[in-house]
Parts: sequence; structure tokens; C-alpha cells
Amino acid sequence: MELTKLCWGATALEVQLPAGTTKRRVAEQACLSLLTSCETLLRLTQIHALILKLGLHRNPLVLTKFAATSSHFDAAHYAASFIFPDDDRPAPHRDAFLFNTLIRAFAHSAAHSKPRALRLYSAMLRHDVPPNKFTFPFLLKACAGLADLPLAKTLHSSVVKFGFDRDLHVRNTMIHMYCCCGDAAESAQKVFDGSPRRDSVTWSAIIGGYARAGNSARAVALFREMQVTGVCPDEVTMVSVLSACADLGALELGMWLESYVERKSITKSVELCNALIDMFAKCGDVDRAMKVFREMEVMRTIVSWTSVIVGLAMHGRGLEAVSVFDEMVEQGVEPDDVAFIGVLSACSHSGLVDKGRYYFNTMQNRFCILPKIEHYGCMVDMLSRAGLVNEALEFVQAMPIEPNQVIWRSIVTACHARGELKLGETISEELIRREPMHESNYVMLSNIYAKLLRWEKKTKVREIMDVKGIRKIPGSTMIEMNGEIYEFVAGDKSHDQYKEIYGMVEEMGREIKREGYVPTTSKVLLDIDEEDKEDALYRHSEKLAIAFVLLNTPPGTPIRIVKNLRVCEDCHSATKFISKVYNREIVVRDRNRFHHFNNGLCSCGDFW
DNA sequence: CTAGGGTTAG
Repeated sequence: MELTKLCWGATALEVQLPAGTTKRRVAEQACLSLLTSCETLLRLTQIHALILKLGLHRNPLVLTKFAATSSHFDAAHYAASFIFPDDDRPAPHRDAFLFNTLIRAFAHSAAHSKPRALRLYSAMLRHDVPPNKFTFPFLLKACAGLADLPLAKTLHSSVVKFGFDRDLHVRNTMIHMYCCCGDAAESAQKVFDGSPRRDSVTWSAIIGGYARAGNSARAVALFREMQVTGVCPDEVTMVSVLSACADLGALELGMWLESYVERKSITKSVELCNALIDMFAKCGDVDRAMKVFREMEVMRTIVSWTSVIVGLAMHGRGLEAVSVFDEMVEQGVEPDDVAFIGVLSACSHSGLVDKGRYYFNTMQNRFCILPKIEHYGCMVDMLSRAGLVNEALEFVQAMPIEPNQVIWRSIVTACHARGELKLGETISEELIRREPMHESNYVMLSNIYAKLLRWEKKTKVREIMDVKGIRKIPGSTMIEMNGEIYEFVAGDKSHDQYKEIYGMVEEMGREIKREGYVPTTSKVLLDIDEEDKEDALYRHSEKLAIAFVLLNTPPGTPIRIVKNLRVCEDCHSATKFISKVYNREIVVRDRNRFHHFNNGLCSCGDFW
């Protein structure tokens, strides 16, 4: 009975004990029970002290439970201190199980603690405790978190040395580890290729790896290959494929994936629903994203809300984004820093300056979130876009953190759009001094010179770029048609239909000019005569893609295209006219946002 | 005691 006083009353009393248990076993059970209900770090330290007091610090059951619990509080070092006491207390019997538990605890902890998982592995070998098949998945996971490729290769050899390279779990984790170390295409692919058995986890690991690396086309291709081999994708696989699909902006594929989920009765986990929301938003159908969000059967998390808010923001539907944000707060879901980035960017894209200011204050005052550079970035962007360039500059001066290049670039973009060319020039030059290898700094300056009609200066910028070997990122446009993805680059002649396409572009030019379109030739890079400039504009990938879709789809079919850069001023204007003349809804995904063209108008209200 | 997954300014 003395024991119950030591333990925290009620908790210990509730422990169910078989009749005739020894006093020692009572203590053990009490500690285990306390650990199960442990909810704070403070309580954990109290239990730590209790374990020492009761002399249970060598009890394997208690130690493993303690290690597992400690990992919830990122406090695995408490557990480590039992296993490697720093005083003269005798150490417990250390077997692989004990090491594994501790390695797992460190592998799941914050990045700065992860190296301890690896040191424990060394200690394990030093103490002649051979690792077992459970050791490596934990260890490789720690390495994945560290994104350390040389280390990954070392661990890979250890796996081979101990003969676990045939274990499915170990191989799967190895693929994941290599992907996290930035080597999906080489090392991870090699492990994948050499896998005698592949289950849905194997496929998810490699597909997710390519998706995270930005190689979405490869991720989708692998998904198709997976289906051929007959391994059933599960909800985790689908999440990875959906995120690749979102990146590509391939709506047809996305809709097919959604129906696949239904058809195969794949569990609609929160993550899967969130991936669907994100996919539909990024593929241009934000209403469908809303529908998924509204009809979710599982509990929505902050990520679900944020995905839908960011989705609405991208489509310029700022008021709806704001009202979803308010609804979220009303429902008692605490917004985090990412949710605020979403709502602030919604205000920015829709010119809701007052609302933006309100949320920026609310974030700090009501929700006690310290604004990060991204939040300041949203505010500066919002003010600049709204034409309040001076206020944006004052805001930058008053910022408690150093503004970054992104912030300066958004001011320059606004300067360009608002005709504040002198200021834009000064900032661009400064940007070039600070980041001489960044392509877009030169492009911005060059565009400003074009607007000022300073052709000699523009040519000079161009020359500097050549000398420094800075290449302009080629603009490309993707479209999806009948399950195929086509990519166009400026002046592209690789397509079978290219003659018809160029013919169509010519025709489009004639038709829209009749409606009042005037080519915006000032942005063309070269100082050439007006007619040639117009010709250069007609070669833009976006126009080629639109011509291609007009040629190959029945009248009235909406046109959806995805660009890798921001849409240029001329293409934006031309697309408006095309939507009217050809009576097509045209949905364009930019580097930054969506433009919905309809009957001669764009949803961005011409300011983007 | 083992593996794979969702949102982030321009």
C-alpha cells in the first residue's frame, strides 16, 4: 500500500493486478500504467525519477515503455540515460530490443536528435549486440530525416553486411531513405529495380520519392506500371500519385484517379481527401475541390482547411477563401502559420487590403503566431499589387526581419505594372548585385528597359547574361488531351501537326485583331522591328498550345493549359480575345495562380 | 518493437 502513495494516487490504484503478484511486479505495473497515461513532459520527468527511486531502471519492460513514451515528447535522452547511466549505477542488460526501442525514439524525434539514433547503432555494435531486422527500418528512417546521402550509402552497406538486404521492410525503407536524400533517380531506383518482391509500400515509396523530387511525370508513369504488375495501390499510393497529378495540373487524370478510388473502395483517409482537394484546386477545378471538402466523411484537419483556402486563393476567389477561413475559426479549428499564409495570399490576389491587414494583426494578437518571412512577403505583395508601392516600401522598412529577394522582386513587379520604372530599375540593379546568377532579376530589369524603350540598355542586360552564362528558363506550356500530356515550348516544331498549328496561330492572330487585339510588342527581348516582334510573340508556347487544342477539340470544349512561368502580358491579352472570338472557356495555370478567361474577360481582373 | 502519405508568400 505504501506504493500507491509514491505513485500519483488514482492512476496507480486503478492498475489491475493478478492475485498474488509480488511487490516488485506491482511497482512495474504501476510504472507501465503511469507511462501509458503520461501526457506531459513534466509528468515524464516525474516518472523518470520514480523509476530510479523504485529501482526499476534495469527492468526491460519499463525501459522499453519509457523509451517509447519519451519519443512523444522529443525526450528520448531521458531513456538513453537509463540505458547508458552517467553515474555508477549498473547498466541494464542491453539487447537488440532495447537498442531498437531507443533508436526508434531518436529516429522519431526532432532533427537535431536524430544523429543520436546513429550513435546508438555504433554503441550497439561496440557492445557486440548484433542488429536484427527491426533495427534497420528505424535507423534508415533517422537517416532519411537527416537527408545525408553518404550516410545512407554507409547504412546500405551495413544492411548488406548483416544480410537484411532481402527483407521487404528494410528494402522499402531503403528506397524511402534514398529518396529523402535526394537520390531517387539513381540509388533508390537501383534498390527498387533489384527488389525481388514489391508490395504497395515499395511502389508508394518510389512514386512518392519521384513526386517529391518534382519528377511528376515519372511518378505517374510508375503508377501505371504498378497497375500492370497487378499490385493493388492503397490510399498511401494514391496520395503520392494525386500530388504528382496536382503538380502536372492534369485534370483528366485527376478525375480518373478519383473514380479509381471510388471503384476500388480505397479508404478515404484525411490525407487522401486533402490530396484530392489539393489536386482539384491545382488542376483548375476548385469547385470540385470544395465538393470533396464539404463531403468529407472523416474529421477535417487544419491541412484540409488550408488546402481549400489556398485553392480558392489561387483562383482569385478571395472572398470565399476569407469566409472559409472565418468558418474554420468559428468551428474552433486553430489556424496555424500555414493557414495564415493561405488567407493572406487570398487577400493579396483579390486586392482585399483591409482584410489582409486585419488577418495579419489577428494572427499576432489573437493567435500569438509570430509572422515569418512568408507572411511579410504576402503583405508586401498585397500592398504592391494594390498600387500602394510606397506603403509597401514603408512596410519593408519597418519589418523586424531582413526582407528577402522574393519580397524585393514582388515590389519590382508592381513597379513595372504601375509604371514606377525608375524605382523598379534601382531595386533590380541592387537585386542583381546581391544575386548575380538569378535569371529573373535580369528579366525584370530587361522588361523595365523595354517599357522605357531603352533598347541599348536592354541589349546590355542581355549581353551580361550571355557573358555570365545565365540562361533564360524556356517557357513551356502543357496541355492534356484524351489522356495524353503534350508539352509546347516557344517556336516548337517537334509536333506532327506543327504546320497546322502555326497556320492556326496565324488565323487566331487575324481573328482577334479584328476584335481589337493589339500585340504587346514591348516585352519582346530583341530590338527588332515591330513585325518581327509580332512574329516572336506568335511563337509563344501558350499560343501554340491553344491553337493545338482549338484544332483538335469540338467547339465549346473548355481549354485548360498549364504554364511553367508567369503568363506574359501579350498572351494574357490575346487569350482574352481568343476566349471571346472562339467562344471557349480557357483556364490557364500560371507559375503563381489561375486565370479563367471567358467571353473576353479574365478572372484576375488584369492585375496579376 | 519494423516500411510508404496531405497544406506553405513570388
